Amino acid sequence: MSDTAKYADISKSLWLNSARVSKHLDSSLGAIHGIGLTEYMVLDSLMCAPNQALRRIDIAEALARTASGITRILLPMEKLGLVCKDINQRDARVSLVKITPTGQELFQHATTTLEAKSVALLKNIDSKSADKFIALLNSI
Amino acid sequence: MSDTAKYADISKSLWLNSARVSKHLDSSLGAIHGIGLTEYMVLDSLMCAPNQALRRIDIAEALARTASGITRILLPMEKLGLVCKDINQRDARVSLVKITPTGQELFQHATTTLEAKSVALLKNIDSKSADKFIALLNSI
DNA sequence: AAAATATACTTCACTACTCAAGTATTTTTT
DNA sequence: AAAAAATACTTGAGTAGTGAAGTATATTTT
Repeated sequence: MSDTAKYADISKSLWLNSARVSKHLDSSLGAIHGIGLTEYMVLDSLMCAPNQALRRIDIAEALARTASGITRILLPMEKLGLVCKDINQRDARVSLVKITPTGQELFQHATTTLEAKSVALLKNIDSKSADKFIALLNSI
Repeated sequence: MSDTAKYADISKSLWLNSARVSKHLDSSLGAIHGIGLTEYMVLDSLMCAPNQALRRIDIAEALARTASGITRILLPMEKLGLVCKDINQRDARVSLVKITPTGQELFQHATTTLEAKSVALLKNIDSKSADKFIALLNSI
């Protein structure tokens, strides 16, 4: 097989297997914690952020979504009390998003679910291969 | 880092990087050939099939989509003449989908684009690592 | 052979996005 | 300091999917 075809195969397999894994995780998180995978990833990015707050555009960038998509995702999350608005004194255009204690608690539980389901879905990959896999994914 | 956290990281990185890569490919295929990545994958699965025809549920299974989703994707593709219906004599419930010569020609050109863009997107991965990457993805 | 069940779809109502246009505010240019 | 440009968002209209219910046909059970 040519090298170019090989790289196209990675793209195709990435697309397909990501869909399979994401669907499983999304439905597990939804059934058990009432949030989707995208919402989990919002909480995840907030937990990693300094002061656990981010601008909407930063979340968009971190999750490969548009600012518009983030606005829509955050609305129900605010209503559920998982995140709250935090005003930026320096720039009134910015509406910082901060994770609440409720959001943090849900995140901890959801992480346990995500980890357990991931281990189950990726059971054919041993620990050493897993390291290699992460390195390859992060080199994209 | 614990092993379970490592597997969760694979899931998260798979989700994120697949989104990034897929968005690039989708917009390139759209701009140059007028089809999305999902439509490309439909053609791809048909090209690999015996007699280049498949049942709708087989396409759904192959692409990790629902039968309903496949119905909607195929409608514009039939109108464009990329695929056509092929009646199954044995079972009137089945509506086989077959790729047309037009569809095959578009597929060839789109494949060239997909390959070129994939090589560009995955430029940090060398040929040997690419083999390992495919093996890991396919072991999910 | 008739009834019950299963299969292969399609359609409806919904969710999760996207892009383009609009608003408010800030920064840069003149 | 005023005008122009850029930034951070939100809103409206549209696309790509989903799950549940419906239809037609086939298979299995009795």
